[in-house]
Amino acid sequence: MALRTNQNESVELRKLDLFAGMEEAHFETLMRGAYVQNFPPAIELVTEGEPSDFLHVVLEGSVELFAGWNGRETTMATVRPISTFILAATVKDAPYLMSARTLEKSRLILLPSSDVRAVFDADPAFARCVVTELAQCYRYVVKHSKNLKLRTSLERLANYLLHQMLKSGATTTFDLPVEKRRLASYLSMTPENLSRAFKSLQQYGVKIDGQRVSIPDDTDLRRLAKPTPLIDDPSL
Amino acid sequence: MALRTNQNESVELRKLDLFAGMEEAHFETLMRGAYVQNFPPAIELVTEGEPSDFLHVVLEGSVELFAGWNGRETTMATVRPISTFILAATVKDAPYLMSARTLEKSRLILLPSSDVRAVFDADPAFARCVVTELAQCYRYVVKHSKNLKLRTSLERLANYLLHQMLKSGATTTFDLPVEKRRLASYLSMTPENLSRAFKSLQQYGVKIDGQRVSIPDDTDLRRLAKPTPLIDDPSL
DNA sequence: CCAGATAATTGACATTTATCAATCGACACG
DNA sequence: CGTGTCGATTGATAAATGTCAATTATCTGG
Repeated sequence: MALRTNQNESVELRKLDLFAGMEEAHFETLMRGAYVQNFPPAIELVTEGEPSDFLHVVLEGSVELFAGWNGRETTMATVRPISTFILAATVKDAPYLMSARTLEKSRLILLPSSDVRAVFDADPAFARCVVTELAQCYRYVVKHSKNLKLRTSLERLANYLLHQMLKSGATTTFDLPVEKRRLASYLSMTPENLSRAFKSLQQYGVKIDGQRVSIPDDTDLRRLAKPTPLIDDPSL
Repeated sequence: MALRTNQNESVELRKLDLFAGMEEAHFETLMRGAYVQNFPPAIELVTEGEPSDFLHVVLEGSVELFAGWNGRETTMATVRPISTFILAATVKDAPYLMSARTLEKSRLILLPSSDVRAVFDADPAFARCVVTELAQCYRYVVKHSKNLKLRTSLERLANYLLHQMLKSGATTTFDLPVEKRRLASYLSMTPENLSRAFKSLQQYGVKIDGQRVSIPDDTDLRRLAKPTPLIDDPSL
């Protein structure tokens, strides 16, 4: 059921980097046209090739960005709260290059693309934020590309695990945040190959049990993965 | 030898989409800090990891964007006149994620990144252009990524050839614009593999002689390549 | 025009990755 | 509490891609 944004949700949104610093009046303009919606899992929110009518913001849950060609499909990214997706299509008023589906029960806000473009032109602070967010997205994809082109699948998995370990507070044990088949697709490998890659990583000190990964000592894994900020640091 | 921009070069630059519509005073601010420079081939202009002091604009020649890791190297893109590169790093004031080198004798203009950011904040029209350019770059990398993840190397080569054919005016014969080893790297394959891929494409009506490619009838090649605007159309 | 350097090609082989089929296991639903 | 569905795993095999070495072709500078 689609609903206009309420007070709470507006406050939530205001915290987003993207909306920081902009004039209240402009923010309200955006909110007036915005819709909040709850979605069940596995709903296709956006289909590649379609016109980009809305900028989407994930408030709760998680959304998978994916793309297909010739019967094949690949995961490009997972979007978690609170972030936007398909900002580039909105800015350029061009068709989506990726599709999006909910991975779980999720709560989104949809901002009409035309409003976003109008406010962009009217509010320099918002313009600054949009450009920063876009630059961030660009650099994310460049890093993903470097990861794919410069590393073997085993190296990609090793770096992914180190990255997840860091994200979950540098503990020795953590859960994979996505299904293995989606992780495989994201890392550009088959589920079978991922399964074998996990086995290979055992000799580097990685223990895996279902979704649970534990890395008591990451020395050997780091030696294999050779992480570098220029690929693996999301803050760069 | 570095030189300030002269009148002719300013006029040249003004034509760039990026600088269209901005106030003359702001444009002149940018030009005042700008340097024009000629470079011989194979000069490394920018090294990944370094701070992004300048926005680069290619006026003549061509520049290769590449990245390395653990002794490996891969070509990410080739930049031809007239376009900018590393805009994202400039905007974010973050380190370069890619290195750049001249492929041939080239003429560039360097704009101090701090000037670009300052003018961005002062000139809404420029801000609009920067954001559009960035969105374009983002979508370019997304398409490159989809290309890599969804297609085999043979399919990538087939689509590359169709694309080049279109760019050179849809004639049946054209020259490869880059060395084969760079093309191989761009398409994420080894030179040996590329060489064999060209041979495989003979049965799809592709003739190759050195740099010269001729495709008298692209019916079979198109059937193999299955080009789609969502990966292969640079205007989207 | 020649000599050296660099790029491209080729063949043999190794490695990586994908595919197919079967099985196992977890989980949701009636 | 089965039972069916779906994801994960495993083994066997095939296909794609990479590596190494040798050769040929092409380019470049004197």
